[in-house]
Amino acid sequence: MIVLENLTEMLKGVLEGCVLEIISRKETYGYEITRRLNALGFTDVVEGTVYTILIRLERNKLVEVTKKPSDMGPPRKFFALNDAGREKLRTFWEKWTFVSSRINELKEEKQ
Amino acid sequence: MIVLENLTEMLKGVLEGCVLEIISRKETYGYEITRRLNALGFTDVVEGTVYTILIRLERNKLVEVTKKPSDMGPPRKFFALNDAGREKLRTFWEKWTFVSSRINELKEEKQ
DNA sequence: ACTGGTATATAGTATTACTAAATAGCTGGT
DNA sequence: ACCAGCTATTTAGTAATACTATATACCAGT
Repeated sequence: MIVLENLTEMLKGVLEGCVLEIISRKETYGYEITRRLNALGFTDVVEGTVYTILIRLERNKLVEVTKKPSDMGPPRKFFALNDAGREKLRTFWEKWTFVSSRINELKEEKQ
Repeated sequence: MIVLENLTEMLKGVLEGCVLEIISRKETYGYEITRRLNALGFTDVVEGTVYTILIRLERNKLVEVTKKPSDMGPPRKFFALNDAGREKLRTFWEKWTFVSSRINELKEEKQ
């Protein structure tokens, strides 16, 4: 697998959407979300980045938070989307579809 | 055509690549690049945004600049990619292909 | 006691696109 | 002569977002 570095700028504006999508699948927590993103291919994404996104989601009232004990370490903060979060996710994919199709159009265009 | 607003954050990290691609097709200038992006669907992109990108490209020595008179108004600053610019464009598309495929993978994944 | 994996939090930084305004050349209409 | 409108560039300041780096803490195995 090709490993690309310094994806930072390209991830701006899409990482939050990816986190929303991951949360929408099942209630989950920061550390697990980070591992999921790493497994997806975004190997450089670290916990700190995900936690700031989660705090933002909470501040913007897009998620419900539940603290649960863990056998493996300290308590986990589980996140689940609420209605506003699901709506935000929907518009995220709408924007993504639009933007990515335009960019691919530019890329594929006859020279 | 659906018009989406507030694409700002999603354009971060890709707008520069789009500008590089547009310049790679033919020598061109800021105002024309802006119109090209608007026509592509990025209707909210304004000159100011493109000029800051062009200045950055110049500072990073990715382009060659030529000033030419115009019948339609003030002189135009034409931009052309140099070798470093073409290499930057190549890695941009490599990153784009990687990131967009991962995101689509996340999107399409069986629920 | 120590290491390593699990788990969260946060202060500070860099990058990037946008806002908003100024400047200037050219054309056509009044 | 004046003005509006399109063409064309420049730049100071702002907002948003991901990253760096570090601190804290729980638990298991050695």
